[in-house]
Amino acid sequence: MKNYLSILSKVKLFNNIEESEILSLMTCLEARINNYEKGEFIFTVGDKVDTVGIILRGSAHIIRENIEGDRTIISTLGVGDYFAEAICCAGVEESPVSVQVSSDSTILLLNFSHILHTCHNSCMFHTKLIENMLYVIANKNIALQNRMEIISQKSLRLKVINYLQTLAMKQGNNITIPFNREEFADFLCVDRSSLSHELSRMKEDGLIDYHKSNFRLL
Amino acid sequence: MKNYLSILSKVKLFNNIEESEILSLMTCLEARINNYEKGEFIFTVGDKVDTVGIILRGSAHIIRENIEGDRTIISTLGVGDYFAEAICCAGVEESPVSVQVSSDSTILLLNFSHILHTCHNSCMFHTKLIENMLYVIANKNIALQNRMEIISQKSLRLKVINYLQTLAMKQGNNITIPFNREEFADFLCVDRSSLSHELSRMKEDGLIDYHKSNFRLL
DNA sequence: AAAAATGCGTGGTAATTACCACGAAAATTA
DNA sequence: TAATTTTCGTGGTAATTACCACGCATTTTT
Repeated sequence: MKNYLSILSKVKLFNNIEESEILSLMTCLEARINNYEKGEFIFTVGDKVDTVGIILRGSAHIIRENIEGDRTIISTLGVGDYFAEAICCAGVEESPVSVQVSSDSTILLLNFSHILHTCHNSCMFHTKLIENMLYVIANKNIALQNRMEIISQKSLRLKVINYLQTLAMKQGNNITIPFNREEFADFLCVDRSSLSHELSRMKEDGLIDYHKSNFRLL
Repeated sequence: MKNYLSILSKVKLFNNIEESEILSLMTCLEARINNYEKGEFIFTVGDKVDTVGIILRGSAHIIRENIEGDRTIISTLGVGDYFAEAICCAGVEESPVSVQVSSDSTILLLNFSHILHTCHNSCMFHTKLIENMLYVIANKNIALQNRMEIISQKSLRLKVINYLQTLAMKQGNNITIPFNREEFADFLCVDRSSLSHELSRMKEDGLIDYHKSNFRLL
């Protein structure tokens, strides 16, 4: 466990919690460290999930599957990322997603439902941890709502403008998007070449200017 | 305050908290009750928000506005609904939305950031309240992700199928959607008549059968 | 019961987008 | 530095969707 402290201390979930305190928290959280080989599933759709997972080594995909069994990757996780925190805190009975490691990985599993629903010796760390969790999930919430707002626009052009405008509020007129084209298209839920088409049309129409990932609203 | 206890006791945020306890909580939360006339804003984009609002009487809209000042209604709230809880818990400095009452309203405002960041006499209620908040936001999170998954499908047909399939998992083969056509279209972020068109095409193609809000996957 | 409002399907058309294929430029690797 | 891979724009076409207009059926109001 100690080997991974440097990772854990950077995780927002443990914000304002000393490294020594993190170690003692691990007991309350019934921490387990599991190794998985590339392709293994940590849990699958329908499982009851009551642990939060943190990636200590390797990487993983969050995956959805429909009735016919088609799988789509919802997101990709790396070292320091965590998963299942919302599932866990929402107390959902059946996970709507699976998590599969995409390379040999080491995963820290923390029994969060325990700390929420039973263990009430409430040391200072517990309180802090729950508050951190609230902070993390609330922020995810805001991010999800912002993205939803953008995706729900009815045309590609509006999606792009909407997104650039929200960035412009923070970055000013010279905007750098944190995506390459393909990632940008994925974020907007559109086809990459459709996005490229639309971007050049928007440039032609004098709405925007751009070069690679740098944009300017005109 | 007492007049509204019957409303508050049904609010998920106060789950497992006795009515008498709710009253004493109000002190910690620096509860204020404000009246607004139809059309008034409770707060606007850019405001620093550190209170959670609960509607005791009337109704409100959550509104976004872009740089040009165009406004769109994101959601509609009624008695017992609350707002700004994620903004508050996420500690965002500038609210991305405005809240405007759509009829004469009475709003309960609770200083949640205070209970999170300063007030640490941590009575049992505090802990319970924070846990409830975590539960509420986590569930909202899951709902947002589920909806995102559906909206991000690249064709209307896939959106419909995806949505019906998730409902089918819970309701079995005879599905009742909680929307009329217009609401359904809004939920999927598509045009109402486009949805109607696609639905009849899907019926024609033998994919689904439906009548009003009752659907069946074939 | 009549009148008004709402909900919903449908036709038709223009606009938008997905999809495929390709090549040039840039970045990465050997 | 050459070879390979990745990134991205573009043309073209088919499919999808938005948009407008209208009418019928149902519900609500008066």
